[in-house]
Amino acid sequence: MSKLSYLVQKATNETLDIIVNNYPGTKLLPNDLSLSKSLGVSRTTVRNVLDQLQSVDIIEKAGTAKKILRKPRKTDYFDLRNEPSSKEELIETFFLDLINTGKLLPGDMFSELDLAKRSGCNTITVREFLIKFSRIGLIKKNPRAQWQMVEFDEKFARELVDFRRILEMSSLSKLLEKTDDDPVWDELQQLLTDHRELLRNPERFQDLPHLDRRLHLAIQSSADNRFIRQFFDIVSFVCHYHYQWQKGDEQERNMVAVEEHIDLITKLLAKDIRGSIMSLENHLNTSRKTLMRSAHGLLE
Amino acid sequence: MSKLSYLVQKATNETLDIIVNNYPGTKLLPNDLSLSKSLGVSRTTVRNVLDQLQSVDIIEKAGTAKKILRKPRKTDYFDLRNEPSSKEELIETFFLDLINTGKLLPGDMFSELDLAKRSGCNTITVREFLIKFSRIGLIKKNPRAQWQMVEFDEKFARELVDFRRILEMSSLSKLLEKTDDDPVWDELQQLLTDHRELLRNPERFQDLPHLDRRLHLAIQSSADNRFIRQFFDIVSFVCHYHYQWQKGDEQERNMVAVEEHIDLITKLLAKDIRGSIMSLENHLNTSRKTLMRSAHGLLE
DNA sequence: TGATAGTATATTATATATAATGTACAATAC
DNA sequence: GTATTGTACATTATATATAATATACTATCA
Repeated sequence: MSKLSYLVQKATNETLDIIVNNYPGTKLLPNDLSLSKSLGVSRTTVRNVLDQLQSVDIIEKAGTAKKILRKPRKTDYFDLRNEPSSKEELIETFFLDLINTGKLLPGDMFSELDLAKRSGCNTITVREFLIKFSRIGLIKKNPRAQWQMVEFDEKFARELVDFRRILEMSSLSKLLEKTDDDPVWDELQQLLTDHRELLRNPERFQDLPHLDRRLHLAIQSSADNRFIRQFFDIVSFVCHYHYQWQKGDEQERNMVAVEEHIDLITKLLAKDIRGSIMSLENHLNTSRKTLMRSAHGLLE
Repeated sequence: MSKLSYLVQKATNETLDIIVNNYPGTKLLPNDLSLSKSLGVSRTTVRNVLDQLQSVDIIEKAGTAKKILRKPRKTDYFDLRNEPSSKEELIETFFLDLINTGKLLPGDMFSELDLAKRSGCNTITVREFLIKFSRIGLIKKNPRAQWQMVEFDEKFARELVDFRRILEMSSLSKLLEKTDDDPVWDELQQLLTDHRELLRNPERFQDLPHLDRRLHLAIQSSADNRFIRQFFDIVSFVCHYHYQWQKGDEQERNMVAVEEHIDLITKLLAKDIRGSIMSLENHLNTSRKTLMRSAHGLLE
């Protein structure tokens, strides 16, 4: 039996769920079109799913109707936990792992062919992923030449943090105009709790990047602007890529960051405009220093 | 004879130039490596060029050296004016023409296959171009579905102009800190002259988009920030795409724009901070209105 | 021995083919 | 007549193959 595609397997699992949820309420499956809509795939795929279900005797096509013969068992489901949903996801996971574990450093060259061989994709898939990823600004390429991680120097760090400052300062004022019933205040309150929790359990400091992202996301999403949002994604990705070369004083720096976060959140909740601006300014300065140190760490 | 690639033809032309410039000063061509460096191509390509030149008896390989036999004539050059340098350029030109002439409107769907057929490329080239172009934010796609021009509504226009305002206001203050010997002041002076020229020759109003781009570029490049620069490209592209649906009152609106530009440049040159900010604010408001009208023009 | 040319290999650019999936239309059932 | 299914075709996703180009290695010459 030739293996079914990921999409058909996934849709099959979801159809089994539908059968389970309605069993034994009904003995008939909905028509193709409504299944297609609820599964979010085309009718062709739905029909492949139905063929599959018929082949394992869960349903039976009786003329026009599709009769449910038996209740699905756990073993009827496909195990998709370790299946990449597509070749694109495969190369994405592979490549992001390379850069997040420091195997690709600024200035390094790499080839599409090599990535394809090592990730199990073909060069087309790799190249298309790289083109998409280059939007982030971490990689670049010249025609007929290999790809390269962009050089990381003080100028890069300065421009990145400057840009972040411009966007976040602007979002900050939008945030402080939000009415009291806006969900952002609940999120900030929750963030405050989570940060204090972190202070009491220093062994959980690996959660800090996640909290940092949530805080900056809360600030920037106040602008409700797709362009700002787009750049938030880029900046936060690039920052976290570069933070990985921190020297040995993480513990101390993490402590400082948490305190800066708490200071900023407190002032935001108090709607202290001037205080918030100063606190954010201060926090971004620290961030710039960390990036700089990271840049130097690389050079040594 | 099989046709030579664009790259080899171009490199051949440049090599002919080198021969002309040194003829009859020398009777020998430089070695492969230095030719490779001055042409910016690999040695393989250089050697293809040399084979070509030998086949038309312009040079002769005498052992290790390459003797120049005769002075090149105009007819020795390849005519590359109508040749696309690559398939990628082909699809780029084709696609940008489609959207700049209003054949693809917001909300329209289009397929890779169709573009490939009509542009003379294959689907891979088309798709890779579209992935790259999607960075601009004008097109989007869902997996296994066609591409679509993003919808253009008031929200989009507002977010675009808001974003532009944030970046340009920030750049403005950087600009006003520049010392008197910075080249930006000469460029602004030149822009002032060009705008006044335009006022006297209203028939040349088609130059306005170009002047508009130069002005905003001058402002934004003051920030000397790659991220701002990146977004300048996006914003100016998107604006000009959307301006094409202006209704019949272009003449009047153009006049207003020129006057706003002149006002802004004058205040910049006078280093009038408060005045510059107000003038830019005013100009961006007009820009937003134009975009809005354009959005409505589409809906009618 | 170092610079250069010749040659082999690696890599990107491009084309073509096939499988998977989506969409449109005709056929059929109710 | 409308809704649904069956079927054909269109399109995207992916793989493979070839041409063009870049790079690495080896041989040769001064």
